[in-house]
Amino acid sequence: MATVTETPPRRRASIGSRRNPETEAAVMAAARGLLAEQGYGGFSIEEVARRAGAGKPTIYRWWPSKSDLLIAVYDAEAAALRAPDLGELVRDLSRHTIDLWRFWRSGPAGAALCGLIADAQGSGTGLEALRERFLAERLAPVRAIFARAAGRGEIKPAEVEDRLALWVGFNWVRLLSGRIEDDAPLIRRTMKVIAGST
Amino acid sequence: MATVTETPPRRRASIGSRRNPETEAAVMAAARGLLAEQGYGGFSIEEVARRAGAGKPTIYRWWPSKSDLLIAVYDAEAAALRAPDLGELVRDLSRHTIDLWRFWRSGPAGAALCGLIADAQGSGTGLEALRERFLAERLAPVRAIFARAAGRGEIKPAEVEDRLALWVGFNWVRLLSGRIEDDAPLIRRTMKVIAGST
Amino acid sequence: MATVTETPPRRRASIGSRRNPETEAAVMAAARGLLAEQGYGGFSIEEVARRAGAGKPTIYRWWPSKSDLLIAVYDAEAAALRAPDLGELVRDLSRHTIDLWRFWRSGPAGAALCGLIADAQGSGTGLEALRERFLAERLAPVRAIFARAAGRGEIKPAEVEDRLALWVGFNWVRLLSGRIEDDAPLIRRTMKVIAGST
Amino acid sequence: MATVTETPPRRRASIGSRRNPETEAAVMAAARGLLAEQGYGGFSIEEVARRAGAGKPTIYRWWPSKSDLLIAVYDAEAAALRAPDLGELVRDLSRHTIDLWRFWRSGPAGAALCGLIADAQGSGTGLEALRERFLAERLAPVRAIFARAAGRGEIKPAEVEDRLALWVGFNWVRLLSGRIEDDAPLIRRTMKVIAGST
DNA sequence: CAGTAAACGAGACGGTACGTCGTGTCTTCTG
DNA sequence: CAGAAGACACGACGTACCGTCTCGTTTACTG
Repeated sequence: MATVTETPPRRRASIGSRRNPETEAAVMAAARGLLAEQGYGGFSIEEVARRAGAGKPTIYRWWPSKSDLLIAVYDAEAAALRAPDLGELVRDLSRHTIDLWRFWRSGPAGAALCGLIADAQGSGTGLEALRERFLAERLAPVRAIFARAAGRGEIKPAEVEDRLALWVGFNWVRLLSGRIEDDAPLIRRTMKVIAGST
Repeated sequence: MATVTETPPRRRASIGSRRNPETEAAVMAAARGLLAEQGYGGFSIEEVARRAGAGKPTIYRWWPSKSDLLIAVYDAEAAALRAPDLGELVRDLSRHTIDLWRFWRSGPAGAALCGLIADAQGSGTGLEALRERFLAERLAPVRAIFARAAGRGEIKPAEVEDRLALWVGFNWVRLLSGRIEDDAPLIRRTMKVIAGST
Repeated sequence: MATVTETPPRRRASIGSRRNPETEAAVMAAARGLLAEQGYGGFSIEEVARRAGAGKPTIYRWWPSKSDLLIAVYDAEAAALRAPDLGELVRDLSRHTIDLWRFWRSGPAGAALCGLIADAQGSGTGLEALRERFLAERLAPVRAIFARAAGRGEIKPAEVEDRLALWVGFNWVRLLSGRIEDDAPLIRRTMKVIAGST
Repeated sequence: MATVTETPPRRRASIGSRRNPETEAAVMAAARGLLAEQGYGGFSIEEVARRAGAGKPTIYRWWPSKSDLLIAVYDAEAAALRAPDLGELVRDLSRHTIDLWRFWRSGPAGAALCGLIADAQGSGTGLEALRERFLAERLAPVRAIFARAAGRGEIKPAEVEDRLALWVGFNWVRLLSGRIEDDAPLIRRTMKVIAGST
């Protein structure tokens, strides 16, 4: 019988007492691909490890919980999403929301956030991750949109957080119930309410 | 909170070719208790069956998926929650939101909804359950609040659904990120934005 | 929605305080068919009841254990198998064994006996059924073959049971290990040893 | 019978990327004990896992089917059974058969073989295991007895397999119908027939 | 330049839960 | 009162992941 010389994934050995960037990249790519292809339903550390050709302990070493890995995937993707500055609150929000939904639809990020939220409902550490490492950090660009609007006098400074929460909630409901198809008129109408424009 | 009347040792046989209400009650009580005590994290069909002294197949017969059982728990509890009619949108929304958060905090319903949403992120049937059997039905009382306000001229009829979605989103974010402690001022401020009152 | 009027199996009601022969026939036919088609592996009271359009309790009433039903199937079939009387032990045994293997291969009886034996290994009542209701009764025709041979002086009367046991064992091993394809030479050679012919 | 050294509370972790002999021993001991105490009727992978303090997947990893585990138990025990060489076929067979029945009675091996045969009647893989991994291998010592007899001229070489089959059948019938109590005269008489001695 | 330290893949481990199947008992309703 | 129907508690099935652990190997950094 002929022996198949099969070394496609090529073994990544250790490179000494420090994190191997190749491994990190392979894991991230596997996680990204899995989320993009199968959504959160097919996402498991086990499968990520298989795809990445990595050991589970290696994954747990660098991303101690599933939430950590999901956040990492989201963050890596989010670089592609820039908040606009069009000089007017409703236009900024509408533009950004449309972009955000497209961003969620077109890659692993939407599924990653779904998973992050789902995970938070059953683990404590997941909840902590969602609040402290996702909500607290990733809202900065949108908060800035509201802050600029406050600077222009469109809204009161004290209202920034309240209106921001409304914006987040609107997006979450659509994401979590699977309705983030493009719908500019809906988004625009809703942003007007959030912005408090007549 | 009511005390569960426990009768674990007694075996509930079949009562013929129809659903045994005692079994149904035992399963519901077990599910309720489990959610109230441990939240969605400790919720499993296996444990519900154990607590109820029921067979797993019995549970799967009547509640084919976890989502079905969660919805059943939520619905049973929701009878205790009545939407107010105070004659003014912001007051209605504020009152109802405060009541809703208390309702979520004080029993299994909050955990049930968390679970329902989490479940929807990984199964398809869960998503369908969330959309078709929860969202489509349980929002009727709040929709009625908005509809009455539209009748009074407080908002335009065409805006009902948009503002309703904002209200849902606000509540979901708070629930899913574990922040539904009582906060009347926050709620009141937010309801004003949703209602579009100056 | 149109209602499908589906009554193919036709409902057999009770015919009063006695066994309904239609039901018995339906159950027997279902058991027979199941064994013939799928072997013992696919045989379950549940499936028999489904096929027969009968209630499980009805089956348990008349055939209190799986073994009882298997024996009933075997007995019903065995009427088709007649022990020969060719005037010579080896010829009688060879002929009968060939017939028996064909009988086992061609209908549900082989699978039924397999099931009967398998069942006996895990239940006590099954073992009792095998010994007292199968072994004790169904060997009479073959015992008669040996007895006639003893009458003719081919073997000693005291050897009848010993040689009978050997014959049973030989057939069981072949049946239970799935090797009852036709093999007249093998059978004839073996029967000679059992008969003690030089 | 040896006493099982119980260490249930202690957790056996993995010892790296290879089979843990402690776990293997614990599973084997549990299977052995279960068969010896309750026979095949009480034998289930679930219960073995419980007794061994092992996870079910661990058992399935190393013994993919129930048959595999039963064979492993039988093989481990069978080391204690040596085929005699007394220089004469009937004496060899009688001695070995008496030993074999005692061996079956006094430990888990009898129940293991019962289970192996029962299992084969309903699964295909079980049948394959019985034929290829049990029958084909474990008969070697007895086949050697016959072969030696053929070497001495007691029987013809061509008869070895036929007579071996008779011996196997005799033992199976007694085992499967629960009649392996000591009965030296019966065994001796039967061995004479198998050996073809006058 | 040897020795140490840490990361790596691999994969086994004890678990928990999954959803399905079959068992034998029970009860009600129908004819 | 037999029979169909089917619910019921039980428990086993075989699978999927979980998160932890230990291995043996492979570097790179240290003294």
